[in-house]
Amino acid sequence: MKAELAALISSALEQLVSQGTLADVPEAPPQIDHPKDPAHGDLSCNVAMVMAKRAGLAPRDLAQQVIDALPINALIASADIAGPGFINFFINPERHTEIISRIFSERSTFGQTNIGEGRKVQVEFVSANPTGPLHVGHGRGAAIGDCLGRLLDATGWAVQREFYYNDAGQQIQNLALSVQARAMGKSPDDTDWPEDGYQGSYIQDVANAFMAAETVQAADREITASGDVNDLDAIRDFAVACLRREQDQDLRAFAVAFDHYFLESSLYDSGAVDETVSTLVRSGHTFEQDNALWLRTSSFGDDKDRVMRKSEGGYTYFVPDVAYHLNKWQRGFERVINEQGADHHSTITRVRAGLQGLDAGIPKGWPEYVLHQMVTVMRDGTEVKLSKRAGSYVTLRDLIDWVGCDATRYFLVARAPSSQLTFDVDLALAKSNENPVYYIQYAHARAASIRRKAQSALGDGAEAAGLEHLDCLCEPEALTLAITLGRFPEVVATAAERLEPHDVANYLRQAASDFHAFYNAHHILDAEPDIQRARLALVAATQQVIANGLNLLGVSAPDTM
RNA sequence: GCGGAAUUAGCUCAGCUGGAUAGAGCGUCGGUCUACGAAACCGAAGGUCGCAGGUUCGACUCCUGCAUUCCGCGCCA
Repeated sequence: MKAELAALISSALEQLVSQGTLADVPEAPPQIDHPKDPAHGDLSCNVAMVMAKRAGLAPRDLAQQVIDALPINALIASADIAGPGFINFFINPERHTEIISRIFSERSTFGQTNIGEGRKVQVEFVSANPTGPLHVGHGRGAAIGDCLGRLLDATGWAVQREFYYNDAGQQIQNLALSVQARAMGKSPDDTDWPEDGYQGSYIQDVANAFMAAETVQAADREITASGDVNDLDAIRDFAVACLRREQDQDLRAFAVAFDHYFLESSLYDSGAVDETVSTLVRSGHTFEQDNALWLRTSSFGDDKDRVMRKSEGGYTYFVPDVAYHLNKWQRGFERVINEQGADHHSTITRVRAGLQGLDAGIPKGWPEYVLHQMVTVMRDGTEVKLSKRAGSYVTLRDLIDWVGCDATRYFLVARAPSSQLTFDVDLALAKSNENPVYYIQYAHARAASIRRKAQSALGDGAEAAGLEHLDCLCEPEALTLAITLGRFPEVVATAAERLEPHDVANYLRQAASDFHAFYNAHHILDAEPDIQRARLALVAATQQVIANGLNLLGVSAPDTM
């Protein structure tokens, strides 16, 4: 509809050029907006204000000339000039309700577009090291990353979801030592407790399982414990498997699935890390100093150079990161989107610098990053900081246990990633109008309920029959709702383009609100047959759009509550 | 000190990348169920968009400076 109007306006501008009123047509298509105030029409255009200066006309005069030059068409009911020179367009009402027929034919695919044209994109998210349970920050990353995957999928990209984890470094060594210490009956208060050891009570559980020689099955491995407290390698393998399994279970409970798990150790095993280092040395972007090997990251925008190989011989963490991202590039991803906590933002410059240093033709802004800010959890008006299980932080599992998967997902994804998030447990728990999740789900359930009643009273075909009577939908509440439904594909496309899933959450609240308002203003089943069927079609379309939107968030759309 | 993010109603947050009188939910106050789900709806009050400049037809949005908060700043990951 926007595009159609834009074409009409362009044609009017060309007409003015041929009359000599304007010198030339602007290169960009005219900008068209949805006004906030319904009195300002359905769509508005600012072209007269933008062009006024060059045309040597007052904006309002130019606006009038544009309106006069518009071709005859079936789209526009009327056009006004308002404010400093806006042109406000009122669309013929039947154009608003045609969308209902489209929703009927596209069903669960309504809202999808093919902007991505099947090109490959990878979304890497969560990527927690297997040293403890997932915490709320990981939960936010899981919700945002999964939703980004769904959005990119819905806009025609070929999406791979990847989870990267460190299974070989110092943190894993600390984990193994902590489990061993627990297995030997030590506690964090003891003087010989490992330095930087993990203190949560889950370490004791892992130690007990190891000593009992249990077998664990994680997504990508199965390990049976040896029970030998002196075998640190066995303890390490077992502990990693245990915590991987626990993270898998948390993610499954959170309705998040990955296509691929990538192990940091594989980069060492395959020689990719050494190869990356020698490529960087060959490219001339490195130097030796203080018995260490440095990368000149400062020539790629970093504020200082970084050590790649420490004087003791080991690599710093960002070297495998560079090798990892080279691997992603070689796998053919046109785009890679890394979803991470904002506390890791300093790695962005280093990874990109390393990739540039490889001279492999990788674009400067590749990969892309979505960073989320911290999450604090509030309950009973105070901040919750401790989890029994993990010790120092609230876990994702805690949240799911308290408020359920749907509410957890909704709350973690409903705010812009760049905003710090306060998770209000009491609000998420409320089964009332205070809770936006239930508000939206309630709209869906209410629509489903009406359709069940219609089905038993009228049988099949009533909704489809309504498509023949959409001109009966003339009340403001019905038209407002239909217009909102029609915006859905644009909302999905914009959210995917901007990598901001919260747009979808906000849209759903609006759609639910418009539906509730329509419901309260007009009877659906108790109406004249033609009107009844038309309204029923609108209800069915609404249910479909809300279901499609909730699906993008990974939140369920219940028929009854 | 340097870098990143943020600052909008009592609280939690949107604000479509520069548009019209800055919006929503919660909370507060007042109304709506003998009809399809009241987990809903309708209305009211509530603002110096952190501060000060600048850019232009027009700034919450862009630029500069300042203030405050959070996060980073290791030959840790």
